[in-house]
Amino acid sequence: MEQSSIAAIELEMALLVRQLVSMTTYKKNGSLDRAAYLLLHHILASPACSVKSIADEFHLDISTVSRQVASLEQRGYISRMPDQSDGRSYTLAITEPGAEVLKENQEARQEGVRQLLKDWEEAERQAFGELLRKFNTACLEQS
Amino acid sequence: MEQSSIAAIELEMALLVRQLVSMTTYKKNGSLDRAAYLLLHHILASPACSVKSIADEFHLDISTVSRQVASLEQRGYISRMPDQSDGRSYTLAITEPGAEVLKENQEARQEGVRQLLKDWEEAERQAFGELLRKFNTACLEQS
DNA sequence: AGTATATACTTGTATTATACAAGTGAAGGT
DNA sequence: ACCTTCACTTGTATAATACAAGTATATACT
Repeated sequence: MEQSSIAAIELEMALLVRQLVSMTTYKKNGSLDRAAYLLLHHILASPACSVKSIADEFHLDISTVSRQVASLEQRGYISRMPDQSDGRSYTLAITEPGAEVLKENQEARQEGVRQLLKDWEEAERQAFGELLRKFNTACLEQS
Repeated sequence: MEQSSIAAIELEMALLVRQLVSMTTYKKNGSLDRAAYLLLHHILASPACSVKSIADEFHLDISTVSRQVASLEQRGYISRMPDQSDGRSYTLAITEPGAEVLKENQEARQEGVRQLLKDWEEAERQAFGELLRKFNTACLEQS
């Protein structure tokens, strides 16, 4: 029945969020916090992004992104250039040190996941990755 | 290759935690916060649990659980009885109102998930639920 | 039995990541 | 030219966690 699969997903999601928050916030994997990591990842992938465009994409409050961007800039991991066509906005870009620290963190995090899933079948890992992507997409589309 | 599935899971997990935090913390589904919900769930399922046993089970700090338990007790959702065999400890149990509010919240949350996944194949939902459970188990076992 | 150590819990304080509200200055429509 | 909307910043609040210190009970050792 649909009933039981929904119930299982709902409960496991509640458990998962707690574990992930605990793992990524209080017992860090690398030097970047969760928000900084995702932000760098996105800025690397999106050449001409702004505070607003990031907030829209991730459904975060613009003030939240503003602070995260300020923090990354202060650490020298991104640069901001005044937007030519709009004096209110900035164009964000990752810097050389930013790209390096992102890569280091990415590797540390991936190593963590690799350890966690070392006994899984590769087919399970693939299926899990795809389902997670699909779930994330559904979350973003819904709101 | 293992490489790409690990990378996909790692990235999607980072995205997921943000979305789940946002959904369950700032735009609530029901009257119980995330911690209270999981706690009630656990207390219902585990007859004779204590602050310590819960902290161990979830790998949380005992002070965190202590506050969450105090909050639930204050709202009348659980009761605590002095442990017969250990004067330092209490036995926790869910109350009638606690069971009710848990059920309401559970239904609201499940309805949210149902909406989110309404276009999925039932087989996908089942697979996802099972993989999530397996992942959560792996997280708990690792630490 | 008495004392020292370990344990269960509480309380104080800090941190992280978020939201909402208010403020500033630039853009754009009429 | 003025009013409104928009991009961004800053102030403040909140939730959920951790760590550290304190209290009272339990256990172990001599």
